[in-house]
Amino acid sequence: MRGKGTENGGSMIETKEDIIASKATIARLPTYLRFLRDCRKAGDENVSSTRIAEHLRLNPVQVRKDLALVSVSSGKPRLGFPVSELIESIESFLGLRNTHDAVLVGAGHLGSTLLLYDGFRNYGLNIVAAFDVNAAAVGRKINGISVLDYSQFSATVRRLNIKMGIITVPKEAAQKVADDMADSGIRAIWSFAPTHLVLQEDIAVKYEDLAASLAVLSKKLEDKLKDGDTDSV
Amino acid sequence: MRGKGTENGGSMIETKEDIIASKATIARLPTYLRFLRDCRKAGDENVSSTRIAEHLRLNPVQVRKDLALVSVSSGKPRLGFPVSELIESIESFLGLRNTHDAVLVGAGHLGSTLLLYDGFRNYGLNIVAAFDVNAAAVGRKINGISVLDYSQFSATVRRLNIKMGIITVPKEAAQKVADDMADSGIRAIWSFAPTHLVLQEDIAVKYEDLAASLAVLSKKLEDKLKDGDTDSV
DNA sequence: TAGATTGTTAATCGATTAACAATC
DNA sequence: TAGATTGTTAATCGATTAACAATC
Repeated sequence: MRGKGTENGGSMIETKEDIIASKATIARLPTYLRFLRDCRKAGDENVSSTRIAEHLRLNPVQVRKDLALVSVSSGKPRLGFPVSELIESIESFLGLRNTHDAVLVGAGHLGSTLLLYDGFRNYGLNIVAAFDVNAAAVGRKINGISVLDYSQFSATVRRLNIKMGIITVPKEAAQKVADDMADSGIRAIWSFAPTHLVLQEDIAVKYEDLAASLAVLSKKLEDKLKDGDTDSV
Repeated sequence: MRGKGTENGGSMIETKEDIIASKATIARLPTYLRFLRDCRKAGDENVSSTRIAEHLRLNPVQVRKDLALVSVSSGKPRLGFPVSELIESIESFLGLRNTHDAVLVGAGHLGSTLLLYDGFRNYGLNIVAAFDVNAAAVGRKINGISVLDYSQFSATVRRLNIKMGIITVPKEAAQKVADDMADSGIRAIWSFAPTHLVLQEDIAVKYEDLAASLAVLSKKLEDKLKDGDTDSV
């Protein structure tokens, strides 16, 4: 009944946040989470790794291993895993149960789109302010979030002790913004700018590289079309 | 001087499109490409794998292996690789030199943002039309691209022989759109809808899963903050 | 020439899959 | 009970890194 880490006195709530999961596992967890939320919505109380694997086209053993890593309670033969508990386990593991305050820099089309999207709340994201250098954008409110002048960026971030920043500026401005973020105490950056950022190792960066995704898809399509040719001839 | 595949009679232009590269390699190539384009802009004629690796924080051997896989000409000791040739090699390999016509479904905020972004042209993407079910959106032109009624989707895609589709509809509508795309002959889908799509294996799908990215970043941040604690105590 | 950089072979590392006993 | 499903150990697969001779 007890967790393994007896040295870890801290929290009373049983979680497995300290377990080390591979990058690949961490990337799969949100996908499981989404499916599990759908299952819960559909009224399912239990779900088997087999079913998850079939739906997501993964290997069932892989799913089981991933789940075993993060799940507080283990699955039951014939039944599978309790859906709600599993959701809680994954959410805790990924840190989604703690709300993360964040700021966004660059209130253009993409930035505004992100501000307007409320779905990130399900993932613990709370954007408290946006910034822009463009006088036309400054002073507006988008989805209840104020767009402030970029000159106030550093002071605001420090005052509110913000740890997460979102970059939606043109690529030319991205490195400067990233540097300012790092200087202001931000520890995690979600960058939509199509450029590689040079930062200290202690800053976590996640690139949302649309051009790279597109390139990968283009490659797949080229290969498909080529295969298709050989098949049909 | 000749390519290895003597059986592949086809094209006269020397490329390595038929080589099999790992998923990991393919994902890194667009990153190299971006850096190389910057180098070319800066006037560099040659660039070494070491320099690329340093900038992107990768292992130089890994970079060299990736480049060796796709590059037509090999690098020269002391000099490195010729920038322009390398750019061409990567572009050819990824199929970016062929323009891909595409259609977009869902002309909301996100869809409009994508329509307004011209940077994808550098990656061979040409969005020829957008579709929406919302009468308010239909008939508009965004960045020169007409938003058509979704009832015309299938006929239009077939007529223009479109092979690539972009999904920017709410998640509830995504599966239906994906099915329609598959039925209309589309072979590659770029989905921004936060849901897993169930499709035949012969359709290439690339998910742009913002929530999943966010979850990964949240996890990194949680870990950083935890590490930070232990360090400072 | 000397030395930076290349390409390749071998070693290591990590992740996935297969096999199978345990169990509800 | 029978059988679906679990968790785990071992085997396989793939990708990264280390070592080093070749070369401009």
